[in-house]
Amino acid sequence: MISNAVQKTARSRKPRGPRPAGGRSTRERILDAAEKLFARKGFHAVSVRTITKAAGVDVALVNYHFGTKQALLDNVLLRRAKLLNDERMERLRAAIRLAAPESPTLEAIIDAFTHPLLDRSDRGGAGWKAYFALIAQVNNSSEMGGAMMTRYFDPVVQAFIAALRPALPGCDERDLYWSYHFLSGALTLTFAETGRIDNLSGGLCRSSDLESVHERMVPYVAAGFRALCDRRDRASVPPATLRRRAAQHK
Amino acid sequence: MISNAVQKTARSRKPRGPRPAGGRSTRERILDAAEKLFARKGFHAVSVRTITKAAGVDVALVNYHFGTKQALLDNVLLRRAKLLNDERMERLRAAIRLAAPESPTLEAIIDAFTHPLLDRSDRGGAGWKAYFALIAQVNNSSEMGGAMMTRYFDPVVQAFIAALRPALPGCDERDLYWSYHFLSGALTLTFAETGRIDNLSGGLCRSSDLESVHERMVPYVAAGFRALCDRRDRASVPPATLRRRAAQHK
DNA sequence: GTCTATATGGAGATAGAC
DNA sequence: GTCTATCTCCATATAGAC
Repeated sequence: MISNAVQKTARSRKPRGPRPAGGRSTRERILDAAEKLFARKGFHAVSVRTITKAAGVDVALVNYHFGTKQALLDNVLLRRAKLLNDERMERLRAAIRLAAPESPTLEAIIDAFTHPLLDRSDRGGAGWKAYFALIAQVNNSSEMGGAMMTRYFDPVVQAFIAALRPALPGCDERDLYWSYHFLSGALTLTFAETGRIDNLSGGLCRSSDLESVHERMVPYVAAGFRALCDRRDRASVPPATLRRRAAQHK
Repeated sequence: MISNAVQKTARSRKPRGPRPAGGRSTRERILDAAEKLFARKGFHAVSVRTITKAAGVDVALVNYHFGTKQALLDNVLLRRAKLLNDERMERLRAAIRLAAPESPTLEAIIDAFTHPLLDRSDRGGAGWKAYFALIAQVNNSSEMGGAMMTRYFDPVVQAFIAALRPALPGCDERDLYWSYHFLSGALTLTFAETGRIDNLSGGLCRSSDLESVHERMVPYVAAGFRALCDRRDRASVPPATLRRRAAQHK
């Protein structure tokens, strides 16, 4: 009995002190594990115990490094948002520089906005893949989608929309925002990589084939923007809607 | 002490037996409460205790009527999917009848697909609103998006895509599926009504303004489909991609 | 069909030793 | 900065009385 207990203690004893400098820090290990598990199962479906076990660290360290589980999520989202926003702003500026003094094409602007995301999800490794799958869930969450996406991505999106205005002269502001909204939905559903399109197409298309997505998303979205901004006749709008709108605007 | 206990028991005693025929059944009360709470907070964030309390019924009745919490979710999703699928198939058939012997226009097909959803979310009451917000989360869930959307909506989506083929003659099958994917993302993000576009636009657009969405979604999506299916030159595709694709297809 | 009562396990968070 | 140990509360699910 005693020797068993001693063995067990000896086996379960782990080295104290900070981890070797070669590996990731505890903080990063927790962030990595949380990112992966939140993305796979959803924030509420994962416990901090599961996260710390996957990270190979003690449960209490989430409290020490982040305070609460919610703060851990915030830090997961923030970590890569910074890198992403910097790269996208740089790409947008480059596109503007390249086209100056004209406006860049619609396609060039959309590419600057979407390519950094699809490219990192595709080739940035498992961490980036998980991050974007998590973004898909957050964006579509009634509970926190509005606040969190605004918090982490607003400056970039505002810059993107500002760049679109000269590319779509005369476009109604509301058409611009709604067009962006459709882009956002199409993009984030792509990140989720649910396998839905694989089922639907009998294997002809694959959720994970992000190169196919990017190649198609730019012309699809650009055509959508143009269709909304260029429409002059409202032939496809039902008469009832026209009457209602006329009444609202008096 | 004794009189207190008796009072408490007397106050907490509820009428036995089935509820009056005028109101909703217990089963429906649970489904309604679950639908609303799942939509607002997410499946894993809501306990069956919270659901049954909101429904005004006993905790154990979830087990009696549905078995498990997961089965409760399945029943929530299934309940309205049936109604929805029937209406959408009927609308699609009507559009085809109306245009015969020609194919309906792209716009007419997309309208048959999206209008029943946006209209019910807009004017169907709180239950429908919650249902669609839940669909937005499920569709974007890495965990269950692929399986569940396939399970509840595949026949309608397959019929929709079949109707699109003659409206887009010569369109590559993959372009068709990816175009549908973009539509799905744009549509379900709309259902989430996160308030994101309200923030972004400074109040100019409102997430809840589904009439504005529908009016714009049809031309936006139609233009996207056409842009993908019509593209002959691949000028916007980087040379590296063309080389890779050529190599894959040998 | 509905209720009481409970089995069984896990959750988030933290105090305090090291 | 990390670990042990524990507090407090809540989760899903079900057995059995009515």
